[in-house]
Amino acid sequence: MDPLDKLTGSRIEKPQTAADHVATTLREAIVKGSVAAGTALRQDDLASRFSISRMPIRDALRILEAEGLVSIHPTRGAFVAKMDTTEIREIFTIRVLLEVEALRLAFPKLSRDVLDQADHALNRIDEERDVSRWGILNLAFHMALYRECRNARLLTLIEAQHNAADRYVRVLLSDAEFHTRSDTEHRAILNACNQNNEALALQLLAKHLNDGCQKLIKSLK
Amino acid sequence: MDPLDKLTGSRIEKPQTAADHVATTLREAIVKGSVAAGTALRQDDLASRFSISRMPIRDALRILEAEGLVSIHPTRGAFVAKMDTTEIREIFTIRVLLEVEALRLAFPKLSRDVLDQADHALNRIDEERDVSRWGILNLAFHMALYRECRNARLLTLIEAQHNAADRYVRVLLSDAEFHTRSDTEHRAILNACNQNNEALALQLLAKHLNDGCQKLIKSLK
DNA sequence: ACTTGTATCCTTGTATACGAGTATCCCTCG
DNA sequence: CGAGGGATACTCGTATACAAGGATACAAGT
Repeated sequence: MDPLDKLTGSRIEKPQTAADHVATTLREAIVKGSVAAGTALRQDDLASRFSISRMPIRDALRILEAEGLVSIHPTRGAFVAKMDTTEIREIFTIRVLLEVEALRLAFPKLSRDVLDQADHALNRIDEERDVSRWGILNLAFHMALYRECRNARLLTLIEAQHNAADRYVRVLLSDAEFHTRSDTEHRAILNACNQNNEALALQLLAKHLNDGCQKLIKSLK
Repeated sequence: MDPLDKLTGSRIEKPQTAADHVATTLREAIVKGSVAAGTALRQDDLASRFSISRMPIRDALRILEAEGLVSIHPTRGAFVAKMDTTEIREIFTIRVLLEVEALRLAFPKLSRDVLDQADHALNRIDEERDVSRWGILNLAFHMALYRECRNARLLTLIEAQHNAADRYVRVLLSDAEFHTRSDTEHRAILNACNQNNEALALQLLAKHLNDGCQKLIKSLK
């Protein structure tokens, strides 16, 4: 086998298109909470703000719609997806399902390397003062544990659901108690992995997600 | 609260846009197998075939990309997603997960009405001579059992994964033995539901999906 | 003969322009 | 004074047009 295959295989370079740029920027803004749920996203308004035409904007909105962050009504426009407890419950039901399975599949393959990556992500959360970056680091921690499940499709779904949930979670981050408890739970999960205790790790992960869901719902009413 | 909200809420009428039309047509063609996996989907080629411009085509391709039926490489174009055993395994792992959970959630709420709908779908499969319609009817049977899970997001994911799998399943339909066995398994699941035997129904469903996956993989090599 | 450079073509990404549908506001009528 | 109807403005969906990037074929040099 050609030794260069590793390079081409691992790094599938996708030329960053304008639509992608808009999508990531908008995604961050929505997840971050800087645009309220229900806000109308006018195409030519966005176009002028980004100093581009409406076409890439349309593409970006379609991308975000697929991720569940915005909903598009033909002839009426795009809106930041609503924030209701029903959807939160739906998302977290799915997340528990997907993520527990991902960890279960990945567990036998967990190496020192990925566990270190997960640990590194947790440490960076502690050091990070910019609240808006916690979401990404949180995702990095979880994904590090799941990556070895060797199911690209599953990982894609998990990431999408995580993003959909993250903008809700955001409102809790100012709550210091929530943050420290989340950190404690993260480290407990990682410990279970280090001790090769699969059943415990899965149970802790499910509890971690369910608790977050309950906390979130409580904070919204 | 306005009593009319119920109407507007339940029936969200989406004016069928050209992009949607193209998406459904293309989806059927891909699932049906009339366009081979890996085929390049040229935008202006499709545009001339549908006698419209490239813009709705682009939108349609994005929709299908989100469903996992095509993959888009910037500056290179869109291609019908590849058909390999790896992806089949990935899809069915996810399907088992999602569908078993959906049935579990729906089980306590299963009514005579929905069970009749499921039964009706099975009878229509037997009567249907047009092989290309079996996929839709098969989906109808499964979705009837899951609908009452009351998780719209979960149902959307299930439908997407089903579509992604269906075009592989298609190659097996000519196999009469596969078809009769699938029918037997379907009726067994429905029976378990009718007898209110949840554990059995879930087990049969998981087996039904896993067996289909194995059969599929075997037929491809 | 194989590699490398180049020119052409092809395809996509983006911009601008136009038509259609919807919502809003105001005017008129009861 | 309130309700209904019509005109206007706004927004989206679609078409056409242009620009940029990559792929391919061919030619030249080693």
